[in-house]
Amino acid sequence: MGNDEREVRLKKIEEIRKIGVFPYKDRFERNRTLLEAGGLAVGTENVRIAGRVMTIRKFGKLIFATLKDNTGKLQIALQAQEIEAGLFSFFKKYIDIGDFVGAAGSIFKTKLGEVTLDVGRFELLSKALRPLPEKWHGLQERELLYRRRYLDLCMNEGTLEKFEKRTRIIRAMRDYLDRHGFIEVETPVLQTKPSGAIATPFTTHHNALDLDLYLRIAPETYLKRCIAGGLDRVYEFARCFRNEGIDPSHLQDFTLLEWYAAFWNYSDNMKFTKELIADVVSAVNGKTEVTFGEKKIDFGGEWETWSVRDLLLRDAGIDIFQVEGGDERGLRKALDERGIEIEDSDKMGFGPLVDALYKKVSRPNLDGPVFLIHHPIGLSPLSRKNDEDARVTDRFQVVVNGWEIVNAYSELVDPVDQRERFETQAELRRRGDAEAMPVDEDFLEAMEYGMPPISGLGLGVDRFVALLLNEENLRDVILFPLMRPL
RNA sequence: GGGCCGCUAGCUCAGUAGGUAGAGCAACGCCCUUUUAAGGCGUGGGUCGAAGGUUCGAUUCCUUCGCGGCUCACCA
Repeated sequence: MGNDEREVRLKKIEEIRKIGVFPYKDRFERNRTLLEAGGLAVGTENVRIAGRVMTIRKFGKLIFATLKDNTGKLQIALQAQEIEAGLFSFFKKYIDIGDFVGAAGSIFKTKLGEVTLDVGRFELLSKALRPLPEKWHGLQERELLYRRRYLDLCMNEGTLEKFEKRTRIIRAMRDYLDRHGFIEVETPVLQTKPSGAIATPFTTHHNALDLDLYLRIAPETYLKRCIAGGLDRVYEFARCFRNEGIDPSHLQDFTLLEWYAAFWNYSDNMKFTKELIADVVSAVNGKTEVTFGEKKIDFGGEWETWSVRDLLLRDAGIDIFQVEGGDERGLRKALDERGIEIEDSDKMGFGPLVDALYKKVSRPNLDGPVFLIHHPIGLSPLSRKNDEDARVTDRFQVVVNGWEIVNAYSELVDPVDQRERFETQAELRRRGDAEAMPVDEDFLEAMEYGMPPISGLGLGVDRFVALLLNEENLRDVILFPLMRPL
């Protein structure tokens, strides 16, 4: 008979229309959410609720069903003798799991004590064509969770709460910044020069202007222009795009929160960052400690601070500023002597080699939160040189669980120095490094008009959220991760 | 991109030392006024991810491909 559920339901819709009922209503007047209705006293009348039918249990002249809305679930009961004529058999014949219905009636308690709506009238609000996933296990397959997130959200306990929590985290960050005199701005996603980070951009084309454009890899240079214009404290939740590999801790599009404050240096920003994070964590979690897998990570109290140099001295036994010749050749020799292998190390300059070494020997072991400061200058084309030691920049990162959550520095505002750094990058780019930055004349010009001292920061929102949600894969904190089409 | 693993009914999963497949839920029919994983009786539903190969015979073995996950490398 019914060999295809979809066909069966399409036929039901036809029949429903034939008897003069429209299967897709435009509205329903509720006076209670399901959560509210579940808290009402027995005997309360004129309760009007709506929701999705999740389960149905039929007995000849009695039907129980469970409705669900975004506040919770409520059982409804239809009794053949008490409900309006015709409605009982309509429900029995035409209502399926997955349909949306509105119902009106009074509250009673079943023999087993469950608060239930005794339905006097109901309306089909929207008919579903496909069956919902199985009621005990919900949807399990990872691929289906991502491709059909709506089913994950409505079937799997905790998914909805997870995404609501993501929103609360972001709101808590926004609140904190607003309370501290920052204003939120929006800067271009389509840019003519990819800038503000070292990464491979996506390219696209504007037809009307016949112009090749890049999707931004960071909002940085535009936010600094804002500061140049006198917006002393700005931030943006910036969706950024990087045309690189996808893995559990990297997405091709991700949300980067950046903020910039005039007259701050990186040290002011470290203090502010630590306070913001501790505040957000306790606002959302009720305490500063987060459980991540087996680890307990506490964002309260003091955070350890390591310079890149000291950290590598500890973890690799190499003083990066005492290697022979003070350049990449000397560093490579030191690595060889200690048997530390780094792929393609012969193609790297000093800065990238230091970075590769750090990622190999140190970062995976940093559960954090840890401040990592004073990165070598070649790694940070937009950050300010340290006044005491020109080999390093006034930069810091926050590392948690081996993930770089935050990257920040005292911004470079010296246009002459900036031009030199751009030219170094441009040279790398000419030699085929797709990640190196091109010279950004427009940004340089803005800098030449004058910028105050600035400290700016980027925070990986998806990673931060993942930490607070105890999820290891960033795709699990994104509603609709990119999937290859089938 | 490399390595490993997975893909069987709408969903969750069994299974076949190679003889063209099963269960539960969902669906369809019947019985049933207190269930909440309702129950009972009955029925239908699958190109076993795709294509080639080996074989008398492939869902099972081999190869290639697709989609996904984990992992290594690279990037936040």
